[in-house]
Amino acid sequence: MVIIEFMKSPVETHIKKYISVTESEINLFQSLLTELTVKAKKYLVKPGIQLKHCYFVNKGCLKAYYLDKKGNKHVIQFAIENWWVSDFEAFYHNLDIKLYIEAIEDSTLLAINQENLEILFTKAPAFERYFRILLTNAFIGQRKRVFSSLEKNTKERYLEFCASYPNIENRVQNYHIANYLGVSAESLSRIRSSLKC
Amino acid sequence: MVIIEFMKSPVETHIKKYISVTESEINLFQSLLTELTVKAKKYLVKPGIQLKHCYFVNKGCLKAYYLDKKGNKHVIQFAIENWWVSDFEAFYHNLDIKLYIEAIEDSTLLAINQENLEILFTKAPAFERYFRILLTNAFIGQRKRVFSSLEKNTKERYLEFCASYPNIENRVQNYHIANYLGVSAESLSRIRSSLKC
DNA sequence: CGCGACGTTGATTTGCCTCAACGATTGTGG
DNA sequence: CCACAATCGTTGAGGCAAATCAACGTCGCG
Repeated sequence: MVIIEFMKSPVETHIKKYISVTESEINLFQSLLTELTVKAKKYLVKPGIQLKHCYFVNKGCLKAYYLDKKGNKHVIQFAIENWWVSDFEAFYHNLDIKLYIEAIEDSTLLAINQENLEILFTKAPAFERYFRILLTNAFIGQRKRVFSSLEKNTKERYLEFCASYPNIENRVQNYHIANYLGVSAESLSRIRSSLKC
Repeated sequence: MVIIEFMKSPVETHIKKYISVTESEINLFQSLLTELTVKAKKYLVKPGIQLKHCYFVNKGCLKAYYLDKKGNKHVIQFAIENWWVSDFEAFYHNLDIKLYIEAIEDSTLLAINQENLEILFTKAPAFERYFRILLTNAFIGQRKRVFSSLEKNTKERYLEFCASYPNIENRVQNYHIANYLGVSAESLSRIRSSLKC
């Protein structure tokens, strides 16, 4: 029993936090996944390629960002262990942005494509609930980020960011975080040094 | 035939832009609505009161805003003729914000409460589609606004705002628009005067 | 070793906020 | 109908946070 607990994959543990599923449903889900690895600085997604997968991070760290018309990077989200990463909002409409998903560390991922996702939903509807909850949380997170940028100064937002991604300030380069917060790398550097005192 | 066209209510015209419905479905919908008026500067929604309705603007203009912890107003949306106004995001979760909906002009509205909305969805499922489309558009609009605030300066965002709400800069006071854009009324005033040249 | 990537620090500029004053308009009560 | 207050937009002055531009140090890697 204990051994079986240890054998659970991270994604199975994650799913069971949100929904109840039978062993056969989990097995179906596992059979629809493919595993892949991405080396640091390589891209999982680039513009022009239709995004057809959702990815679950088993190990590693990635960032999803887009380039605006002026060429500035804006990091939409980071993805570390036990995060799903995809262009969830693209489920609704494509907003004509150039989306990139780039590995920051060597990463191993699980992928499920859209057809398999449909199969999963048909045969195991509990997963509809799982993904709906994740999507809803993504929207709420986005909402919070909007409010946060309206209400708080950069230092407060940096501390909030560190709290929401545990220990990430030691895994990810400074300038990635600056892109996420929407400030220059120099400004964030000054904020960090003011916090050390 | 022409006369019947003229007799269509604004909300009926709006619905038929998005979905196909029968006359009896429209009649059911109309029977579930109640009409109300709100005088300028009066509130349709205030914190503490559970939001149980969706409102369609027949005539007039309102704004939905919240107060942050520092007491600053942030206008989420304006609602003019043919707009629905409600806390759509509250369908997902309540984010513990203090929401106000205030009439800027004397306004006449149609209201539908949650129970009637459920009845409508059960008896006329096409309306599920109608409201899903509206909700999706609201999310996309929010997304665009986030990107806009990251990419553009205040002048560009003011012009974008004027383009998205036709002629609104002549209907709504300066400081309401400033609250929407997240700048001070003085700054917006200076931007406006720079545009006149 | 030499190069590139990254973080830090300084100097300067810029956009916006805040505070303050003032004019124009509107609403209200005597 | 007038006097007064309240509301709103505009303009100026001062200050601050962050952007920009630039220089420099450090680290890791081919």
